[in-house]
Amino acid sequence: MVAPTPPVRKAPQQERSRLMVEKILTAGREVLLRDGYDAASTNKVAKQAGISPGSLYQYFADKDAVVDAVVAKYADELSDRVAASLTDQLGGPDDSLIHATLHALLDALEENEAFLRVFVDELPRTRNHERLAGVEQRVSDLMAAYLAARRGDVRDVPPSRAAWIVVRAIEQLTVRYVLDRPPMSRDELVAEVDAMVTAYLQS
Amino acid sequence: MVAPTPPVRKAPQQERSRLMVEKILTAGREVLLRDGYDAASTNKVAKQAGISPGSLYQYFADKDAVVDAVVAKYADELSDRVAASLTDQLGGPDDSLIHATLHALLDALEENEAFLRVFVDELPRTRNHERLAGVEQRVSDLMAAYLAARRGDVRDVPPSRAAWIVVRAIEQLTVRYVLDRPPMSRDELVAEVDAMVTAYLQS
Amino acid sequence: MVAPTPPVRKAPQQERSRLMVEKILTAGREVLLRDGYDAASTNKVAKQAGISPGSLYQYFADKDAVVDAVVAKYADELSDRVAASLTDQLGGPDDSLIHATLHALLDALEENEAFLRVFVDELPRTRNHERLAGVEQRVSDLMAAYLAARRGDVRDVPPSRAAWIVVRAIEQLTVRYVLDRPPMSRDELVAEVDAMVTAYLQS
Amino acid sequence: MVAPTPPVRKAPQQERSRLMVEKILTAGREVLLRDGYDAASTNKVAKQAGISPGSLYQYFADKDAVVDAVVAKYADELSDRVAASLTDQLGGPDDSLIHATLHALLDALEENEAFLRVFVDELPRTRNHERLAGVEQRVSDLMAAYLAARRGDVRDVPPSRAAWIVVRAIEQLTVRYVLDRPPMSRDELVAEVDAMVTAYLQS
DNA sequence: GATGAATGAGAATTCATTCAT
DNA sequence: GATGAATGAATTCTCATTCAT
Repeated sequence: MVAPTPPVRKAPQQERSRLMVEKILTAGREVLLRDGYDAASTNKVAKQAGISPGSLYQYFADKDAVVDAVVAKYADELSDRVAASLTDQLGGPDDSLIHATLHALLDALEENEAFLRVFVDELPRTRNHERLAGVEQRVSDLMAAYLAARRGDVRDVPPSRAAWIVVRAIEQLTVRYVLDRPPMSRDELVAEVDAMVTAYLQS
Repeated sequence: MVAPTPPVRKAPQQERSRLMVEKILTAGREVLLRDGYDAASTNKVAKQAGISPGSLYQYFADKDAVVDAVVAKYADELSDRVAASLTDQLGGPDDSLIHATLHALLDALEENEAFLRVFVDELPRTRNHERLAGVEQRVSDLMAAYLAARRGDVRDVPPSRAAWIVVRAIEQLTVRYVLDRPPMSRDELVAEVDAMVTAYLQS
Repeated sequence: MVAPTPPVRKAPQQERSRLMVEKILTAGREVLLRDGYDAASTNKVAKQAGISPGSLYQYFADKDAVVDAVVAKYADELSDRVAASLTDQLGGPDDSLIHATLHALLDALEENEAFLRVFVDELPRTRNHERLAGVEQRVSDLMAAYLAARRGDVRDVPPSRAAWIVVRAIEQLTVRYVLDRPPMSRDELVAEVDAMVTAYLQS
Repeated sequence: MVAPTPPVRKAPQQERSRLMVEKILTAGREVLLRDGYDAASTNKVAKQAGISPGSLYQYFADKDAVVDAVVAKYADELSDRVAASLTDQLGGPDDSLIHATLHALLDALEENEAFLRVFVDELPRTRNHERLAGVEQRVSDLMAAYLAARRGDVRDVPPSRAAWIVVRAIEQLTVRYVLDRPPMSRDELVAEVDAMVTAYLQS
């Protein structure tokens, strides 16, 4: 991995661009958190970012593009963390994979609870459908691979089907746990979800 | 529950009111279906209802109140159907309750697929949070009652906790099945969900 | 001609509408005169009209519709006056028709010199192409009819062709006279244009 | 007219300047033709010219200056051609001067029909008033000189006055012919205009 | 009660122009 | 000189809500 000779003039420009995009995404996130989706506006985001409304449009085609990028950034972080945890567990003992993944997922969700609320409860799902589908697909694929590898030990249905079921169930239960705080502890939730998924896969 | 003596002159007025509210709700539903949430407006709803925008505000405090009421109506219908199915099954054989309820739920969801899409994928969840929570609570309560009655045969956790888990998982899986149409048949979906829930409850 | 029973409630509403449209057109004219076409804006027009920007859009679809209507009003007035003068002269002595019409036209143009300047020199011709074409067509038709009636006495070409030539030449010469004020008196202009048109028609 | 000794180092700079101005004018013309006046912008012109928006402002004070220069270039070309044709005819037989000039003018206009349309129908006349006036003045002067030379044979009014009339009539009729394509052939148009002008001058 | 014209704050977006590099 | 990112005032248009009739 040799660092290539950096282009003389392009590097700082790219750096500036990255900085502006970063500023806008951060500001977008802040505005979404502060004002909610309905009350968010491109001018507010620009003001929060300390730039002019016109500048924002040099980096994003329109309002949706800004929201999409903010959401994408969050979705990617989440996706990365869950995928990493899952991958780490793939070689380990079978009975801890679900357990460990649930904790990793809950960690990630709880760290960003405020934004999760905006993301899940305020944004029309259509706005982030693709991003969410991307996360789900990525995790489903990993899960399906895991199930395929254990074929014979687990429920005899196509791995993709079992993965679809398991991923969506886990997603919903963890997300709603974080956002709705039903009367059970985190460990109790994990115990139940783990029990459900494990029982299902072994049935 | 006996209806109290109705005021002599108020009855026809209440009747008119009911009619207006009905007109507005129907129009609201139509506009949401036709134009989607973003393009819906109070003026469009009023026009569709054949009344003036001003009149709408005699029956609903603001735009949100209209959307809420439209959603509430749909949620109540859904809630009624699922609750009825569940109640019907409570006295029957244990192993068909989940199965029958899943079919009843899928019937109800598929009948209103277009509106379900608006409701779940277009409306910000905040808009219908309470209504949805109401449906979930009602079904959770029934489920918890059922589990309490079978205490001893089923997973040894507080019934309300198992119900919370089961109801949310089923809700998510059936809704996403109808809206996302993953590559499995309805019977295959029911088989998996039934297997998961049953295995969980018996674990 | 019996006046029909006036609709009880519709009349005053129509009256209000007419009033609003009138207010907007007047304000539009004033803003065009004061600020010119480029600096004119819908909000300025609304402010000048003493109404809100939103109200303007109840009567006109967009900015162009307002400008078009202002222009149309002016074009219609002009068209009416010239057509009336021309019609009046059709039965009279041949040698005064051009003369009288030129004076009528110059009267009309000079009375509205300021707006004529906006109309001809500021508005992109595309903006008022249709309106202008309408005026020209109307006058051309009358002129062609006149020439057809005199067939035998006048230049032996299709009347529509001679009319096309004459109308456009007169239009240009009178308009530029009013706007550019070349060093000749009005009577001198009329003498020249009259001479040109008359000589042409008799050639 | 001898070029003064050029400053030793300034020459190549002037050359570069000339090149940049040329690039900008060409780009401006292309953008006006491609996008029309309303959709044209300084940034588009700069991009089309392959320079930066900032550079444009080293050669032109503002947007209007660019448009003016583009228009001026076209007007000068046109002016040159018509003046040349007119000059060529001054020594020839009187009765072919108008005829030949009309053809020369129509040639020039038809060759640039697309830009003529932008120039005449899209650009607010104010934008090109001076340039157009320049063309008209130049041609009028030539025409007046010609008429002065023929004094005695032609209509007895100040030559400048007759020239003003004739030049504006011809301009309008040829331009509208090219842009509006009325139902007559080019030769028919020339015949009529020639007849009108000749008859007028001899009246 | 019903009406619907009027409201007006505010949204997204553009583009001529500047100025630090 | 050249650059082009940044500017920000200004523009068109929307729509939830009000209130005089």
